[in-house]
Amino acid sequence: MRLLLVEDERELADALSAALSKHGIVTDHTIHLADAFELTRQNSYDAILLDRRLPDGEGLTFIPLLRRAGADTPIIVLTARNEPLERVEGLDVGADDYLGKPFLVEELMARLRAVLRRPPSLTELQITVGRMLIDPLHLSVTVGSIPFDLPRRELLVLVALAKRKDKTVLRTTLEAAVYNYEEEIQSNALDAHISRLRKRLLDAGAGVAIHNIRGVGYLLKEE
Amino acid sequence: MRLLLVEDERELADALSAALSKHGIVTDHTIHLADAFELTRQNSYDAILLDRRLPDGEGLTFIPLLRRAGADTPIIVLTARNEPLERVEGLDVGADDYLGKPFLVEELMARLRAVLRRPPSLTELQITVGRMLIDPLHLSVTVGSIPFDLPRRELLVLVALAKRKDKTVLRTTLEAAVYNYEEEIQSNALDAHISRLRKRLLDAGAGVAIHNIRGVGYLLKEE
DNA sequence: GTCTCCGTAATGCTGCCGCAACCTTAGCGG
DNA sequence: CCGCTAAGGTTGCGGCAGCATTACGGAGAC
Repeated sequence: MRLLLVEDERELADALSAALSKHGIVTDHTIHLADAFELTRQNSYDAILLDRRLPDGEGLTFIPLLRRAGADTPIIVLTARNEPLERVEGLDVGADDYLGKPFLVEELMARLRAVLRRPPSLTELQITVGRMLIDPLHLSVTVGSIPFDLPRRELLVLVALAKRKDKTVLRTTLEAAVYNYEEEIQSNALDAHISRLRKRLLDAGAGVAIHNIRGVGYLLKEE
Repeated sequence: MRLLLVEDERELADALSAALSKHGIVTDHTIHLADAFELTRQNSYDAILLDRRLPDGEGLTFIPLLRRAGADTPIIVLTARNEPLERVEGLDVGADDYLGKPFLVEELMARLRAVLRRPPSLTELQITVGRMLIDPLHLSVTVGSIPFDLPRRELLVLVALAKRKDKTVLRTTLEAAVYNYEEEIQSNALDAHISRLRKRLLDAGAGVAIHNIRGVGYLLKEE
């Protein structure tokens, strides 16, 4: 196993490298972001450990750079900047985990193992259908780069359909996506949402259509 | 997006459910581990939020149970037991993340998104015959990557045949696949469906043919 | 208060599907 | 090779299940 460690505190870096090597992990170490990017191009790492405050900038900027280059290498951010909102920031630019300093090497190892258990591939963060752009994780929708707000239930229907665009989505699947097991439905509430959603999509010129497959379910398609 | 929340503090659970629902997340809630396991068998969750101290035992014991049952649903442990070594324990039995109480909902959301970016490698069961791609679970069919929707009964016939492609399917088997025990048939309705299905397959250029085995049943083959 | 969301129910419509009548084909005996 | 029989194939038709739409009222947010 081979890691890239991007960290400017020499002492910590050395100690960490030594500790990891006892677990059979080979570590490449660099201080600068620029070097880090170069190293990822030349080598293939199983994971990357990333500090935030670095001599040549904010470590987090490295993540979108790497992702855009097509790399899905797991990234764990290691930093003293450990406020909850800072953690949110780090995770939302694409980090897989976020660990505040100081930490136990044992915890880092455990988080590494957890991250490496997951398959390497990344889901599409955005789905495009017609003139719509859908982010299923943030549940945001834009039509032609204009934000497109819709009621919660309609939004859930749309996202569920978009995740399987051009494929049928069973009626039961849609119901499961929109209601929990306590919320009983005794009417055609789902149909009503579909109807209202259709109208909104039409008005917004979203360039998509929701088709019904009688007795089976629905299907989202470009027009 | 649908979550299972296993948590015994009613107040926290309600507050969390409400907060998550504002983020468009549908939550099923239970207090007991036994119920939790049952719910995972009946529903398909995008992720599970798990407390440790529960009335019927240590929450962590749920994880190996679930994993052994073949589910790779992401699990985030939410607990007041937040010592580093307790975190290691949680992660190493198979949790994907570990968040100490109290926490910001925003952080939970960010960690959820991080975990969901790496989708469980679901072995999507698909059957290919001729130019057709058939997904028997979602009941969806495509011909040359173009969605091919057909009436429910014909769809059921096709899927039943595809599941045993190149092998004969008994007439009675087909009837069982298409009709439930309440729906009696007193005519050649099945033959009619086969006929209409054949026409549609031909028109769509599906590259398959339904053969009849006289007195026995039918058989789906590539042309 | 005002506004939006959402479940309910009434209404109208669409097209699936069971039926049955009729046609085609396979299998077999002479 | 012919013709009979039974199984399978095709097609039009009518009934009705399932879907679409919309108005209404309650509930909750601000």
